[in-house]
Amino acid sequence: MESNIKRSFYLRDGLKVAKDLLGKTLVRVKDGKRYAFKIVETEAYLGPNDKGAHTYGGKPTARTKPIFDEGGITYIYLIYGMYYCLNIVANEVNIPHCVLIRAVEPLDEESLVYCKANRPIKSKKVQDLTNGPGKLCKALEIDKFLNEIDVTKEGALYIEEGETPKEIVTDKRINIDYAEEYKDKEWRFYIKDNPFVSVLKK
DNA sequence: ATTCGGATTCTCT
DNA sequence: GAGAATCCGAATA
Repeated sequence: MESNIKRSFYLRDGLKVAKDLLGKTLVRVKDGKRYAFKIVETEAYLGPNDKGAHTYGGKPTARTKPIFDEGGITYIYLIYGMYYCLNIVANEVNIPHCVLIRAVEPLDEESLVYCKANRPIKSKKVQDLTNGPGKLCKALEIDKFLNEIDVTKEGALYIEEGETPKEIVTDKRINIDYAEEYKDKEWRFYIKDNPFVSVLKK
């Protein structure tokens, strides 16, 4: 499709990319089927200065090297030994910015059913399927095999244009208490009044 | 309604 | 060998 977001979108400051990704469409292709999700919540991680980022200090490691690559690819990692988290790499080569996708919203019935199949839950609330980084990865079958995928091209995982959100809320990031002065940075963005946002402002 | 701890494995020191 | 960008169920009040 021509509606894929082009490379230049990602080659900018991580904060701008995080904010502008809201409302965009995350597409997951599995077994020839296409599932679509709206991105409703993101966080920016701006290495090398950000103490909350994996890239703090600015030296690539075996795990973090995708972040040092050119923007527009995925960075997927395992957290707490149990859950994967999906990030989109931003900015130019050797500028380690990335954007954590914290929550998405299924855009049609088929996508919703797909989530339920991958992630059975007791809750009746549909938003419990994808309102958190670990949850959405499970619901979309995202694991380390989708690491370093180019999201500007059609494939198993990519991003297309979507609707521009009416109102965006800026907030502090979640669960990075160790990041000292950086933990209070308002580098988290979400779409106001969207029920799929993981944690609301206190 | 809110707090608490266990699960589980990869990565870096 | 510690600890992590999380989630969920159980216990408490």
